[in-house]
Amino acid sequence: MSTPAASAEPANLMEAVVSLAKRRGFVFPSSEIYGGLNGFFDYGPLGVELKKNIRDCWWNDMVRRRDDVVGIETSIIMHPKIWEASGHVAGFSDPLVDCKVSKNRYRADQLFWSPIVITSPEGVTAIHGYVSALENENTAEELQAAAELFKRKKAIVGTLAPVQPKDFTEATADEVAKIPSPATGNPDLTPPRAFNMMFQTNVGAMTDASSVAYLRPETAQGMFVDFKNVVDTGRVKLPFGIAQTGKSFRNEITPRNFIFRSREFEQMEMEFFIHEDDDWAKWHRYWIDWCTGWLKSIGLPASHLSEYDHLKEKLAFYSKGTTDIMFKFPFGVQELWGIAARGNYDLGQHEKASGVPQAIFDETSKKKFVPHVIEPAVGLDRIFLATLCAGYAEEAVTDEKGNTEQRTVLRFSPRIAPVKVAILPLLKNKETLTDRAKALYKKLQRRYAVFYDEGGAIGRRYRRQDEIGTPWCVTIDFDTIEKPGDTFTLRERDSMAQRRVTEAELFALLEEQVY
RNA sequence: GCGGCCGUAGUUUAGUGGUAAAACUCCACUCUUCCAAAGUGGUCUCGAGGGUUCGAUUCCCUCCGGCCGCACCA
Repeated sequence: MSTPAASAEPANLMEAVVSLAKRRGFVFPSSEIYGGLNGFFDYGPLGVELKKNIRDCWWNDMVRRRDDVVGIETSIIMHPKIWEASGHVAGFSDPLVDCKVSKNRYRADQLFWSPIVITSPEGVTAIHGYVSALENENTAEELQAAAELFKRKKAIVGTLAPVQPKDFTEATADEVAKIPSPATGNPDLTPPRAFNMMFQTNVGAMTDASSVAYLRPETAQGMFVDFKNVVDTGRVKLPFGIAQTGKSFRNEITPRNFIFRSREFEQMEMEFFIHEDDDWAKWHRYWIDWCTGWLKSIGLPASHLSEYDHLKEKLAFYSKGTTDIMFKFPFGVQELWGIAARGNYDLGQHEKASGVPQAIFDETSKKKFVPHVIEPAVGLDRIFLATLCAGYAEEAVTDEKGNTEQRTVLRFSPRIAPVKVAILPLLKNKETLTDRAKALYKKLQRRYAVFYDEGGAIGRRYRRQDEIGTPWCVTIDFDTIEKPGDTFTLRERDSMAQRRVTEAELFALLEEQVY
């Protein structure tokens, strides 16, 4: 009997995972026959099952199996004022300027410049050049000093006018071509370019400024703007959460690392509202632990998980604390799940911007207040990638004759595996075997994602299932039909061990492991 | 967005200024009583566009895509 021996991560795990994802139909590049589109991906037959399973697990555990969280689904395009109130419009309208030589990047509104205006002894006033400086308390003085230095170096005679500091957004194309980069002293700067990460579109037939709308860059705002609706209709009491899963869109400058950072992705977010006097730190910790436990429940190993507390100084002013659950990807330890304590900033902003009060009345404290919120937000595509990276293994397998071969296996948790059981008749050309196998297949199919395969040798079929992460194979053999008891061979993926089970035992196993 | 490297079948790779190949995969048939067996047959390929040339997968340019580094990441 064959047994798996030492397993090793391949030299380039990421390459192996991307290759397997393509080969077995988990993830394809989007629009591939047209050359692809950077930052977009399609999910293939197995990928869509895996993704749905992860999403369903999250929904079941987060919403259905809890008494204090309800689910919603909000629209992808929402009122443009939502994104002004949330800070997403302002936060991303900053035009940026690149220095083509030093590769430094500046915010155009923080890069100041002035023409060097000198009046000659003959009374002729002219612009002799330009100076630039980054914004600080002494920007004007720095510009003045630079202008004087310029005049002295070039030995220009005349009277230097006081500098007129302007920021780079006010520079004309002609001036952009002449203003020196603070890094090089030469005119190496690009024109200011706006980097707004939100995708824009227009609502209605008219494409004027009044019709501009955005594809949501996060699903969270849906929970905030529907807060009152849920409170008024949902029979909810603090503390409680509102959850949703759905697509979000960010026009990332550099999508990278396969599906880790893409331009269209799916989020699973929950806003947990608490009393303003409640202990936010306690709830924050509670949700960090809950999320960590959930990740383990779908098969991510504790050894790959860690926590990262954002530095207080770097947090937004309203934030009380943010902790990221990190995952050890092949390309580094990266953020998987962010758990943010956001105070009552979001509801407060929408109250101000919409004019609709968001405060609720609390019966116990007889107080009216805007609730505070803890936000666990995670990217479904990132978890998808994490399960692929963590589950991928190449093992050396030694058979009875002592030959060693490699097998590739995806060690998915039964909860998320795209195929739960493969039904395999031992031989294709024995109708008694295939008939029994097909009957079992039809029966299992009503409740579980199962796969029927009769092509090729049994060993090949086992390995094929290993590679797509199927936890169990059931083989209908001659003992099944010739001996009493109607038992099958149950072959387990990770250990490759086999034992005989009845149909009832098989269903019991699935009932316990697949939830 | 900048710089460097790269783009040949589903995957991993070879190769060429004269119409492209191997292995594995995949499909079909035969055979097969438990771990990628064997035999036979079969499908599929030079990222896109332009230029040079009698002729371009090969040389040049542009675009698209990928990897790495920088920057960015509310």
